[in-house]
Amino acid sequence: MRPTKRDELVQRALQAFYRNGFHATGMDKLVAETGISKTSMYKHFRTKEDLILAVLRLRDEHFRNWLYRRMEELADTPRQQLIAMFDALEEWFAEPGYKGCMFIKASSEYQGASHPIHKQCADHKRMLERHITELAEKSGLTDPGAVARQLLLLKEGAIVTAHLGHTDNPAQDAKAAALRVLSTHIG
Amino acid sequence: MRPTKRDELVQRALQAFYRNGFHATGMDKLVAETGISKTSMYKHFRTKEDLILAVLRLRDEHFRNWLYRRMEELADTPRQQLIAMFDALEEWFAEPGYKGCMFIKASSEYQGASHPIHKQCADHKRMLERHITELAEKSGLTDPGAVARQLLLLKEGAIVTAHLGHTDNPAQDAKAAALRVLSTHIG
DNA sequence: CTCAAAGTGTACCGATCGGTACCTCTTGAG
DNA sequence: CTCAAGAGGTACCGATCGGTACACTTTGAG
Repeated sequence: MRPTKRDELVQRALQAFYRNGFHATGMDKLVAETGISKTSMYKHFRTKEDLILAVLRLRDEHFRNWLYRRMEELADTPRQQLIAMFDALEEWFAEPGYKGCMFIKASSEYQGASHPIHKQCADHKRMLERHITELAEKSGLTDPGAVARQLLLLKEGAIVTAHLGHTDNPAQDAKAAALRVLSTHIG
Repeated sequence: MRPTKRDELVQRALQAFYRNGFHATGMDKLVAETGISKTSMYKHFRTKEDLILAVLRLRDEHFRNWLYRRMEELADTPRQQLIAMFDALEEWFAEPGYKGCMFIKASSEYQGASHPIHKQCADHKRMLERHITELAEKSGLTDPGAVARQLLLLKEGAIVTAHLGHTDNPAQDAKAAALRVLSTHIG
């Protein structure tokens, strides 16, 4: 198993797409920013769309790993981990290059519900929902599914609000709301 | 005051941009979909960006008018109107052509915080926040600002979740969470 | 009727779009 | 050393991008 050029391409393409958007990042710009020749790119991926799908796959893996790990580092019990999600988000929002959620942006540039990119974004959100639901179950909350969906609404809201930048600390606002949601769902 | 061609152009450009995205909608496509000649467009707007700004101005006016009016139609007291926001959102999500929030999409295609389009999107969200804050004040809630921000996080979350389409009824999930938020903020 | 304002049609500009053809250079296993 | 596989370089394809030039038609107020 070699960890080479192809992965490097996907990695750097991720950064370029995240910074500048999908339609706004042409293949020529990708050549300039990654230092990888266009010929090589099209050896690995048949189309730009295929490359984007690979980029989203990588992003999904990185983001979920990061979030789950950070939630576990920040709190011990499942219930506290649910709350800690918003502290993790606050850290993310504070990063210099923060530009919102890659999946929200991808799904809004490729809007068709049947478009492969759109579907892959929905899959990402579904996997998040499953994990949060499991945590809610372990917390012994009444109606874990509903709690998970409500917490994730707060998460998505905080992500886009942090990107718009019209509010000071959306992560802590979301955390406050999450606490109220959880407190009314004690089993 | 004439209500003519220029407004018609902005109106139809709005629909085209909303359906297909900003970068993905070229000026030639706009000519095809609006039936208005490119020459005329560039008589009214110096650049595509200027046209987009006008489109967003119209969208802001339409959306806020619609939401505020619908909230008042659906409920009598300020407090009930805050909750009714989520019923109004549910109606919006159910519309055939629903494709998410135009401002979230615009700000994620024009990401620079100093970009005029991005700033105008932030302004829209600020105006919403002010109105919701006023309603929270009239409701006699403790810390109306915090309540407003939390409700709006739920609103944004519901909007993107409805667009992703991986969850059945995000508006009602948001409403449930909103009820819990409000119930803990009784003055 | 006159005449300027407003709108149209068409052809075009250089730049960039996603994607391909073709040839060279490197590299590592046999 | 040999030679196929992988990567790079360059030039190019037709289409589309945002934007302009210019000549024409419509229209409404004086």
